Amino acid sequence: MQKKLVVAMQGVSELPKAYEPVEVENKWFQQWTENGCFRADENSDKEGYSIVIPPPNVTGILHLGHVLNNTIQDILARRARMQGKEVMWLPGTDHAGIATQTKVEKKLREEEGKSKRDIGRDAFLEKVWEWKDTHGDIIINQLKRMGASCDWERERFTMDEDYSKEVTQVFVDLFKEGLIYRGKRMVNWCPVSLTALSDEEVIPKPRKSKLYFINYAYADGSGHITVATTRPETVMGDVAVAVNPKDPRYADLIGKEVIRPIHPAPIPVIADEAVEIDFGTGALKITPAHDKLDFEIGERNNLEIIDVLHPDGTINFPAVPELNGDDRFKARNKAGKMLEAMGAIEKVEEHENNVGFSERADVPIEPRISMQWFLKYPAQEESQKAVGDTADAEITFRPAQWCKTYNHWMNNLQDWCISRQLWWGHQIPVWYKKEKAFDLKEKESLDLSDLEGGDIFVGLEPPADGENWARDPDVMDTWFSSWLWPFSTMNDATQKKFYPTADLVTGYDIIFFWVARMIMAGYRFKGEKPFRNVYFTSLIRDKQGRKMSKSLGNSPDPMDLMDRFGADAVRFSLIKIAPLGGDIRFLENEVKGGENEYPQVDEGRNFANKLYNAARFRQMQGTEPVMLSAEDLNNLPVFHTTILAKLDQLTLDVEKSYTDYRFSEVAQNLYNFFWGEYCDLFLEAIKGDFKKDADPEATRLTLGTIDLVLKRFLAKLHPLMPHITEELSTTMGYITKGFLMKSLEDNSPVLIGIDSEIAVSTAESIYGTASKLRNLKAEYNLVTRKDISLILKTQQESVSDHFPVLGILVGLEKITIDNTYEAEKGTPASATSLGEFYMPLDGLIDVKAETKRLNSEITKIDNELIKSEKKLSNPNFIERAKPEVVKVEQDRLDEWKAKKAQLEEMLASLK
RNA sequence: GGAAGAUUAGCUCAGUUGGUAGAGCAACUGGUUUACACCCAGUAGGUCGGCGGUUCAAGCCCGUCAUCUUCCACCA
Repeated sequence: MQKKLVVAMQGVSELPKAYEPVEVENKWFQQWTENGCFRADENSDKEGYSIVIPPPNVTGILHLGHVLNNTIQDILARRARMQGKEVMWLPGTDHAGIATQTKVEKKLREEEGKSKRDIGRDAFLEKVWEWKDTHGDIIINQLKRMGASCDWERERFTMDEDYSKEVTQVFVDLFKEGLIYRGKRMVNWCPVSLTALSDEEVIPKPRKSKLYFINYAYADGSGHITVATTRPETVMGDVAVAVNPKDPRYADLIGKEVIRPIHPAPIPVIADEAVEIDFGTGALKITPAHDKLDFEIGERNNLEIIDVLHPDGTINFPAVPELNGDDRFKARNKAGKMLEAMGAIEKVEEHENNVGFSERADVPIEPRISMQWFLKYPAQEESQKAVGDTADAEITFRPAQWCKTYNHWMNNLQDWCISRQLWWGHQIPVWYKKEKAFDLKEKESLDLSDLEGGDIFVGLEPPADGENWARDPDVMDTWFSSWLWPFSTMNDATQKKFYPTADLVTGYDIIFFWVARMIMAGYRFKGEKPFRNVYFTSLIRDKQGRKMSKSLGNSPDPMDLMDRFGADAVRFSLIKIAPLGGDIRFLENEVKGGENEYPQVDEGRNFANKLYNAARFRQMQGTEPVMLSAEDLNNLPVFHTTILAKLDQLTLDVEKSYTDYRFSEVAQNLYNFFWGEYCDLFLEAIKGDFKKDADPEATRLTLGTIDLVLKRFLAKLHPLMPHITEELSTTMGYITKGFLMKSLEDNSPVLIGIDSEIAVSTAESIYGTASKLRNLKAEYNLVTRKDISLILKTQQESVSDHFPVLGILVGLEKITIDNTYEAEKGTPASATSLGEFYMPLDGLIDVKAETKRLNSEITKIDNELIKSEKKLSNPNFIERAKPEVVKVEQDRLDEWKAKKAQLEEMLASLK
């Protein structure tokens, strides 16, 4: 690593001018790992700081959201380390019940043509574990590629033996507390995964469908009532027609009977408040087995439940052979036609409504009555009170706006359906007495009292006479294990040091799934919050604003990006564009026949390259770091003092941004300082100090200043771009033993007891003047000319000290101070804070073009003058605005006036 | 139906107690001056979504409308 830059001094041409990140990044990650840099010591005396990673799905692959999310965590962790804290960033993966099981089932079907039932539960689980063993490392290695400084020796998995034991124990405890119960309820059923889902796993999507208006004849033959439904295929399951008791149209009908048109039978017309008068015809067919609202109405009115569907969504109704066995959607059309054929259809309308889709399988869910386990959430009140939008809250949400969302959900908590009809997951620790198992399965609900009766057994281990018991085949919702993540990943000693964790970084899309539930689990099982701060990251969208998703194929592979641009560049780019609050739009320009372009990542890559080249520039002047003494610091040229003052300001700005969790602002500040202040201004100003005839003492002070700035800057940038900063800190000799990542960051001011004000104003005055003189040259198309001589009229004779620098910055032959200079009329001039510069250019001026230019300049100035004068002539402004604001305005006016007078003079001279 | 956020240069976005609008990319002009063409210097481009209000002064505060995004609830 050191060789490369050393070679640089000997022959620049042999050294790549562009930074090549991949090799450097891999090398440092390996070094860090081998030297235990990421390891957390629970016995350390240092203040503890911890983060638990939001565990990615064990079979998942890295997407940009992960990169952003984990970069932020890495920044927090690395920064805490450099502040001298004992840091534990605890990594791991989630077994992701449905997602993983689905993948393995698919593979089994494709490769062996078998279903999981063909091979049985044990054999299938073996396959899943095999899959986990081969694929589980992928995302972990991808996180490592990013440079994530997790304590990888502590990696956990939600199906680890001891973790599973805790999950099971929690189930047992909550059951014994009466919070977990089993009941026959209406749940969201996924007909593809063949399992129940929690409300949170159902995604409503607007869908166009047909609204069938069906006539139900009165039993006495005196007419009919029309109901509107989107689901004619469930007519056989109808047990009533409901109307609103307040609806005058149907008041007379209540209590009458109508005939169900398919599988005919008389059913009652009943009254229920839940029926909307305005929708459809105001009459609703009640199918308690297949709709949540119908189920409730059925319960209120003691109606029968007729289930007409198989679990897989096909019709289960042999009495109607035309439909029996058909898929629900096929049956829907068929039923519509049947009804039409019998003249029962009044009309069919196009209709758009929300249909609940299964999050995983992406098919419409089926409301279905089934026996499931439910949880009444614990510690609700405490958990709700704890979350606040200010820094002094027990748990602080950032951005604060998510508090509202959280509170709204907490105020409307529904019991959590925690059982899943899957095999992959933590199996429900409940056993049923074998001879009674069938009865118990039929029982409407199970709770504590059944435990006392000895018919069921709930415990960590199977009952002693195991052969007489049958275990509940279902497993728990994946989130029922994830909600314990902040503490079940730690043992007692680790918890003592690192619980509660400091920051949780996650997406706002899992605020209900995970964050809220972890808070409740934390209070219930640890008597304490699980984390102090929750930072919700932006979601990353594509160019068109769509969420990145695998099915859309709109997510670039972060691994490709890191191979092309470097992990540091990808990290920096994402951080820089991720605001506190809103989402990110990630740009990707397709290039025909080439690699796609990513303008935002370019910026990060370019920044790394800029940094690398700035370091190369320093190395070309010698490889030994130069230390400045306190005396040196007092005797620096203004440019040097200025850049150090800006460095001190940068420290303050960055610290402030971190306090507010404004990471993009941190990135922005670092970028602007380094590129704008350090490279564009300071380095350009001091280049004269490296010329052959330069004063060695001046060169020494300059090198010392460069080293001071670079050393500090690399440390500041390290959390964002860990690899390149570690590399350069070492090659530059700023870190001679150990690692930058393990060193403490020195945030004390560089300039102590040194008044930098005059230096800064002088330097800025020179930089500002240089910019104006460049403009002047550009106006006359003389940018390339280095042989220009200027005449300066000024009262500040001492500015001549800075002429060499000005000459370098602007590209000038020489500057002469001559206060007696009488400019020939029309001489191009520029008024600057250093004085008036004149650029005599005999015969170089195109009169016509110049006249035009001057006139347009004057018009512009006139507009400004009018604005400014109007403002200053307003007595209210003078009276009420702050004095300094008025002063600024007056100075501005004076400046415009002077400029205008000058331009007019030039114009006059041209004629 | 309820809630949150967004609307600023061609694009992506900054703009934190109200005081003459900024960056990067793209465009245009010029430049291989020995750190960097992944660069440098310069130019152009915006009645800050519309309307109203508060104020001496509004991108910023208030009201209202429009468009977009997301979340929650949901009418079969």
